[in-house]
Amino acid sequence: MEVRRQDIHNSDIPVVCRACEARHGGVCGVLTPEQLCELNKHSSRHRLDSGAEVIGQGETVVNYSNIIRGVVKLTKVMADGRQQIVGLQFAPDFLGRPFIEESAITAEAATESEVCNFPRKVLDRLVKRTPELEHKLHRQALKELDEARDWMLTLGRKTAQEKVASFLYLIATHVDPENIEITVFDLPLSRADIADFLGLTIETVSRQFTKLRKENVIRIENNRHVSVPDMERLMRYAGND
Amino acid sequence: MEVRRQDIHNSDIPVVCRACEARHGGVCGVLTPEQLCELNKHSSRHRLDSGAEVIGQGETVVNYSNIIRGVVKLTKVMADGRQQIVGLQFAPDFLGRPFIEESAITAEAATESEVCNFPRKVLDRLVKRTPELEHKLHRQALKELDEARDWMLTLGRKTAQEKVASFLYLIATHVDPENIEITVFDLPLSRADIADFLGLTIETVSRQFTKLRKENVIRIENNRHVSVPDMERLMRYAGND
DNA sequence: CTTTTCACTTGATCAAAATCAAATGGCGCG
DNA sequence: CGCGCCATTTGATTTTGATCAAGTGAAAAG
Repeated sequence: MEVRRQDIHNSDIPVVCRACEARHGGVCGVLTPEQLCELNKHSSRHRLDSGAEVIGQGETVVNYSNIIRGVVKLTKVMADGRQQIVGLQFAPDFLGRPFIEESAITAEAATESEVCNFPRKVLDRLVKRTPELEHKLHRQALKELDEARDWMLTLGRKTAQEKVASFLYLIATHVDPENIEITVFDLPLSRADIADFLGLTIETVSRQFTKLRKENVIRIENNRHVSVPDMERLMRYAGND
Repeated sequence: MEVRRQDIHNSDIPVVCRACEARHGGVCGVLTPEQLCELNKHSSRHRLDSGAEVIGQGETVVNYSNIIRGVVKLTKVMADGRQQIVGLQFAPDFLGRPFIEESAITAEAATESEVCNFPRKVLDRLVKRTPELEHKLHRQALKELDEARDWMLTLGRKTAQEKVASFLYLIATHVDPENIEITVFDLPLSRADIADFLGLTIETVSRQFTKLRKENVIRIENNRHVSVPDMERLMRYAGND
């Protein structure tokens, strides 16, 4: 389902932005051509290897980003090394926590990714004079809050099997920005990352994958490639009746 | 530490608002006297018994609220009845999820409380023409998101003991709107609610309370009244080094 | 004053997931 | 091709917290 481009004066828009896959769904979509030009002057696209850190827990935030392609994981670590993924962001999500100096989380690429960085200060300035932009960011924050709360139910009350099924369902409904639900996909996370997302160990995650495979809820090839013959059935396994 | 009232034309402000404990910290604080009057025309204060429901999961949102006094819990339930508290809100928090029709969560008073209700439509209209108001709501959403993510780490990676200690620390730092940290307080939640907040059973919560008491981390009277002789020590038990 | 009720505690046992320990199976590389 | 490296799986055992089952104690009701 292709989204139609609606720009009246496409020529006013920076070249890189014109071709940007993330522009219409992301925060840039609410900017005027002039604002887009201003932001673009200070922005730069970067390719990130899987595992590359965007920002670390406790670091000073100097940049925000838009995710152009790929999946970024947001993690929190305890002093003794225990780790929890507290969010997964997909293109064309905005990446950043407005209005604070120090990042409370680590953000790193879960898959090979591409992001567009721009200085915190430039966007903060833009937000102040563009209510539409703040509205967009507000909506994204609320979406992330809804997702975080959904996940709290999963972390607090679901069994290991339900957690793994919930994760698979989440991925099926989020990996492809074009489609809301797909039945064949590649997992953007390793078993270790999945464990950190679900509050489990990698062994438990692996055993639940095996169990779901043996019960024909999913099919797996090469550890990463998954297909779901019956999405309703997966949802039931996830505890979402 | 009393906050100084800064109104220039106090007489322009509705009488109920003038005396309102929540006004300066809450969303109303960013409104002009005229806007406050408009909102006040449609708003009404209500006392809520402990357990009273503000809105139910799946219901249509017709009102937003400000919490004047008390603690409100936000819960999610699964089809089979398993339940998870996904947020606790304290005075003078705003209560509501802007921009959606149907509530994804249940909100109910955890303690005897007082709220100020106003129609969703009136505030939504006000938000559209008041960037300051949207900014305030945006900040609150981000605060709640930070809290939700902190809690995800607790739910996913902490032991029962650390969870209970984390809960006690959270309460010590949130029950009193005037003070950021107090050492003697009443628990606003029953053991059952604490269990639903921590993703544990009431038996496990009870056992951990007993253990913390025996190790002199806390003192308990009448099940609800808690004192913390050494807050640093409690923090260490909570795993926040 | 006694009884009932309800929230909480305590105890015994069980089960789910963690931990410890190997085995397997690609995949890149000399 | 064979080797070593990782990620993943599988197996055996242990641990943590859940479940099942009584107790306790304080406050409300009779």
